[in-house]
Amino acid sequence: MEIPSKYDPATTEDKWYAYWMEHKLFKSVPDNRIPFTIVIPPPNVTGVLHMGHMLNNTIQDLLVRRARMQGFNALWVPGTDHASIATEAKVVQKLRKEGIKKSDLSRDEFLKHAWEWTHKHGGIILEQLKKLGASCDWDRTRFTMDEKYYESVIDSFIDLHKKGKIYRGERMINWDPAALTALSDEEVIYKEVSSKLYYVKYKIVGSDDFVTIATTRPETILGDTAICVNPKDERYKHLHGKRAIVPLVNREVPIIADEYVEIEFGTGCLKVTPAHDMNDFLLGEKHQLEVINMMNDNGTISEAGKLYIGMDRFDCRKQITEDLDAAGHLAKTEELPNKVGYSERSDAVVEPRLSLQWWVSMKELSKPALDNVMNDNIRFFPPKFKNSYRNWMENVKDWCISRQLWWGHRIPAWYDGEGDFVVAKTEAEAIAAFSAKNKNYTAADIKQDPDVLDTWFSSWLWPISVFDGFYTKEEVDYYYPTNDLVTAPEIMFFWVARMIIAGYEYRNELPFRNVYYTGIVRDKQGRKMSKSLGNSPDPIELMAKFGADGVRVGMLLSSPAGNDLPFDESLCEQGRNFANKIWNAFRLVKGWEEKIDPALSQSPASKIAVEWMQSKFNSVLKQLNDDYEKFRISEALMNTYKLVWDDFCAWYLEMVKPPFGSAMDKETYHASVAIFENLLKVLHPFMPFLTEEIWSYLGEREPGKGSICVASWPEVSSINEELIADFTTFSEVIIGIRNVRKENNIPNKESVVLHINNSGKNSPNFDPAVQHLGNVSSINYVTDKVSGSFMFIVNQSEYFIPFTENVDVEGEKKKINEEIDYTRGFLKSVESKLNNEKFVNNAPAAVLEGERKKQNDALSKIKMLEEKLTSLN
RNA sequence: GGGAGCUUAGCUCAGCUGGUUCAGAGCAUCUGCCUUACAAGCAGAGGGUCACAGGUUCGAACCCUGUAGCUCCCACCA
Repeated sequence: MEIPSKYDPATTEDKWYAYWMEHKLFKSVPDNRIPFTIVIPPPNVTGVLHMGHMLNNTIQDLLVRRARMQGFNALWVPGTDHASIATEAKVVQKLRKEGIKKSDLSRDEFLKHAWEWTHKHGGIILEQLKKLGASCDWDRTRFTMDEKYYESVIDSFIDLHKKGKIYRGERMINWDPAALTALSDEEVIYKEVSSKLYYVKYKIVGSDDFVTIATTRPETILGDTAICVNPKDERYKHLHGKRAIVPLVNREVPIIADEYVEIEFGTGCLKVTPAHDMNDFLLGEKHQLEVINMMNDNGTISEAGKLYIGMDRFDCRKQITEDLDAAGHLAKTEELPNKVGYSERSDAVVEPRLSLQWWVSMKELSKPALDNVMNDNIRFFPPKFKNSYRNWMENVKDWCISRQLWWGHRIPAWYDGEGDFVVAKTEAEAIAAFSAKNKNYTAADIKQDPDVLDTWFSSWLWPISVFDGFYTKEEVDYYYPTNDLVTAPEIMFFWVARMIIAGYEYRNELPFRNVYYTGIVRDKQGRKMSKSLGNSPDPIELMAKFGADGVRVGMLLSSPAGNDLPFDESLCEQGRNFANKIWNAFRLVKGWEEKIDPALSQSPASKIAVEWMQSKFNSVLKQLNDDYEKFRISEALMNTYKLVWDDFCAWYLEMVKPPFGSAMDKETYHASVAIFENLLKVLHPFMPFLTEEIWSYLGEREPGKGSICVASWPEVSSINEELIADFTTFSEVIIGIRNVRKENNIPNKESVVLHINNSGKNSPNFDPAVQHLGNVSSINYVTDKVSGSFMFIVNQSEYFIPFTENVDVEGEKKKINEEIDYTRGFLKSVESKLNNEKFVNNAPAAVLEGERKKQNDALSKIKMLEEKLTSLN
């Protein structure tokens, strides 16, 4: 079998993904194994893959692949989200380009367009995930508007309504005047803008005096129903109980006092517009103020405003300012840096508005969700996010779930013409429900609520409804609770918290055991990668350039949980280089197969190398398992990287590599293959394609079942710590020899003799390896100095390499003197500690012992060096 | 305004119970090498006032207090 000298990701990756699909290696059905489940955070159905998805899904794939190898019944459920408002906005935009206005379409016509759009763009992102190597069970792909899923959303609405946890109420909400829909608090983005603060004079009734208020929104004076001052404010005490006249509209309003008003801000005097400001609304309730809704849902002035009717709110602001000025009511204007809420989807300035909406009552529902995160039944990685979670959950507000949109799950409520309504699953049931109230209606008498539910009201059921958990028990009982959730901290409240709530409400159990929060992928300048900035590389192109494995490794190299990832292509380059390194190591090992001489027995150097490498592997494997347990993914990768590159390639392979043209013994060959296979296994979650390719070359594999995807994760076996320590000494000796060679221009090709004064620690077991790697012709153990030679010290043993020719003795002396000086300084600091009575009395025995050892070691080292110095003369 | 977190090498980060391998890793940089697996490589080297200032302790990157800077979350002050 011809092995290519270069690894070609493009063809390899497509080949193996097709193979995995063909053999259904990611398929999962309940069986008697322990399940390991991850549900994908469903991307927007019409979205395309961005770098955030890449990071997020690489981590999920890594976790699920490792679990699969560990013998769990591993399942990763893929799917997409209908993303109500986001998708509807895209469809509206697309129709507008075609000259079609949403308002000209019926609901059904619009939904037809929306479904067309969904079918056209839906699932592109899932195809892209396959390029990444995502090991999802694609047969289980779910969409939040699938029939059964849709039904579960409706049923949970009905259920919560029955339990009194969903209610309909008129409240202040964030209104998007462009999309004409209510928004949840989370869908409002506050931006810093420079606005103007207008000082407006109101005449006081029964006096010639004026009171001046400060406002950023002068147009809302049309809805003013009070003036408010702080009761403690001495300047305005005389105004309590008086009345003022709203300019232009000439309405008389009371002057009230409330602590809410800040004395320091503006004039310390506030105009109150209960219909158009959250706080004013609360003030209005408290003081029983009249509520004047002076704005239409599209942001124009309503009839109730009396003036400027039909004018847009921002035009009105301009006009009213001029008119106030003309009438002598505008005292002054100031610049004011201010925060203004914008709709996340339409970017329109959000209008606080009084509106009749559906709500979920959150306080009680949230309790188990809060407790079970705080007590670590559900673990957050990193745990710092528990703080913001608690903060939010303890102050949780009712959730506005109705949206004035068409794309989504339609609210199962029916209204008659008299302001009465029932909640029911179907029209027939609604009619029946009305009959129970002695209202004998036909379908013509009632109308279903036109609104749909907030998109998160469907995705909060995701871990349950992907298994049709509301209707069949078998699957959900097996796979639920899921194991790990990997998501962005931005949607902790939108989604994570609510899934936990739904989990306890409907399963009386947590939805997942661990939540891993990824960071944000940023560019080199620290900006978030986004389509609009155009600073995001195309993941598909990246994978074409560096290979999917290279990109996966690049993404994970520097992304501890919760940390932002400053992405740079050079990371992927490092990933690609790593893949190349592994490929070349493979070529070397595989090449030995035909060099095997059955008669050749294993050399002692190879024997010790194999033993050491096995121990080293196990010791790192133990560390890896611990890293995974703690979700220290980057650490796990780096430990794997060093194990493969440094321990295996740089040391092991060099130790067992036969000289050019020489034969290979079969023991070493087979041991090397076995070690390589174990390395491939721990590499596989990071680099699925490359490892499968090499795996297929390294042994006879049964089709399908022989895939590395289902190979078993190695068990930690015996670790010979002493051997590992001896190896460290060995490697330092080799480095010592290399240094002597380098500093004295002794070429590697020229063999040297090594004398060892073994007064300290040195393992003769490694001597053959020293000879092999250091090109040492012979090793002699001595009991004294060897004059006329270079010396270095490792672990208290002296190593001598006799001078060859033309050696710089003075230079050598100088180096030794420098080392003596350094060691004396070190000794001094150790002794100052040991001479400190308090230290000797207080420090634990082990520490004290350590310091004494340091002292002795330093003393003997100085002695050795001094002797060496005299021997040079 | 309320809350949380961060500051360690040029960059990205480890450093777990205050002491042992406490100043580390990878990348980048520099110096040699195209040495029969690999120049996408090999062999070496340099690089730090652990943000700053105090304190506790025999001993502090680590604990305490203060200062400065950065980040995030919540609230939304007209």
